[in-house]
Amino acid sequence: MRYWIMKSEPKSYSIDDFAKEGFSPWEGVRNYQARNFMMQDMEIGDLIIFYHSNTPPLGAAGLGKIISKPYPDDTALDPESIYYDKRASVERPIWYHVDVQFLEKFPHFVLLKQMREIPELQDMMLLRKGSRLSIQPITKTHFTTICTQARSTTSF
DNA sequence: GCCAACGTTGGC
DNA sequence: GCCAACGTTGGC
Repeated sequence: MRYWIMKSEPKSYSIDDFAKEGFSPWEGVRNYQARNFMMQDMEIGDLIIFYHSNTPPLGAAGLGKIISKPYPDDTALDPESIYYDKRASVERPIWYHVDVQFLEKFPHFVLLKQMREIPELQDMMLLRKGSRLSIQPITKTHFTTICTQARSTTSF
């Protein structure tokens, strides 16, 4: 079983939206590396850190779980969708995604700023300059360290 | 709002 | 297949 960080901009889809819906098809990934993680490396049962990007407070907001195999992202076929890709077709969908189940919202977010100060997290892709990938693999140590920090009373 | 880093596009 | 131009991401 593997662990992942999945980024979402809270202005378009926040941890509260995720909590309310209970699960989400992870639509709109239009980067091949991120897509390939979903298509080739993710397995049902993998756990994810739901990360709020772009809009403060930046940081780990909660947890989710992969609950489907990859399947075509139909938003690529919809001309009305912001994720529309005219190259995609039913026969050749190009873009795939997985479903992710909501597990929990952290009582305290683990802020990006805090992550930069935790030794166990220094080799995370997320902390590297210019790291833009919206889906990133992390180690079990990264995952448990973030969870521990999220539940610690010294957060904030 | 700025801009560095990176991915994609398209002319050659 | 190279690479300059362009667009996007996302922290600051």
